[in-house]
Amino acid sequence: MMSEESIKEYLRERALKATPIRVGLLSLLSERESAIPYSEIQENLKSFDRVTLYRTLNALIDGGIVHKASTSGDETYYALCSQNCSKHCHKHEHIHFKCTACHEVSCMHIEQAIKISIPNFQIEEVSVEVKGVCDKCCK
Amino acid sequence: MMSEESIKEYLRERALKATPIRVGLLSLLSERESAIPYSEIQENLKSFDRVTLYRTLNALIDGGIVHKASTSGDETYYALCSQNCSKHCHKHEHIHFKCTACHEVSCMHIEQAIKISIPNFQIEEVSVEVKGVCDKCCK
DNA sequence: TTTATAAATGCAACAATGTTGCATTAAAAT
DNA sequence: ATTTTAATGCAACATTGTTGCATTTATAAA
Ligand SMILES: [Mn+2]
Ligand SMILES: [Mn+2]
Ligand SMILES: [Zn+2]
Ligand SMILES: [Zn+2]
Repeated sequence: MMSEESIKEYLRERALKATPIRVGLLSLLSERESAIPYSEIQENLKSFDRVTLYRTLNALIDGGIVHKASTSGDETYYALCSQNCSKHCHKHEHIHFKCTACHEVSCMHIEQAIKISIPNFQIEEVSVEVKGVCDKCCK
Repeated sequence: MMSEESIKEYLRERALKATPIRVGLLSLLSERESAIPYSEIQENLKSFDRVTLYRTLNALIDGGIVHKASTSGDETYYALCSQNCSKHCHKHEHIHFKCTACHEVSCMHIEQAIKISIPNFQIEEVSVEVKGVCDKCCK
């Protein structure tokens, strides 16, 4: 949950103009615990042109502010990046959990670091997507 | 690399009719080390209707014979399943490596088992996608 | 506060991806 | 050879994503 002013500041710090759709998108993403599917973002920002929304998503992903949180299903989910991401360098030390019951997608920091090494390969990025049932849905 | 006859057998064992497009798809996937992007599959099987190809991919995924190997980029990659997959139960003990140089996507078994546990969550499936530079491209 | 300018927006048009219904065809069981 | 059930091809449609271009707007400079 971020104020409109802090969102604008956040954008300008990253050399991105603080336009209404960008503020609207970040506001939407910040007021939610879990990642948001494209269709829902679209619905929430339907006063803006569809093309502009795509360009906004791409601009904020390029800017290191937003990331895709799940792409394996039929819908793409988006979430806010943490502080340590920057332009063209997303550094996520978390996994994405998708609940098969409530369909929520969450970014989660986990204890055991995921260290993968393959002989003679150079590892740049590891992304882990976990499916299962979340704590709320497990009762 | 599988013979046409063994592919047909393989399909029938899983209660799937051995139709030309299915044999063609499995033949294509089996003659390649790495996973194949949709566009290339489409190109190779362009004598068949596009709709039929989608239905074929879905039928073989449902049947536990084929799986998506990468969905995070702009293209979906497909690969053959190993033996231990079955109808509605894909059990992959491997990761997907995408080379940022040659763009090949490969299924790879790795030493360290990826064991993830989250308190109060029920884990059903873990998929790991790794990006980097493959051994060939590292020289 | 006004002006300048570079970037973002909206719109139209397009391309690619994916789905559904239905009549026809073909695989495999009898 | 006949039957039956499933798969195919085709048309039509829906969703997702992209590009070019004229217009507008956020911000920096005057
Ligand atoms: Mn995340
Ligand atoms: Mn695989
Ligand atoms: Zn849940
Ligand atoms: Zn490579």
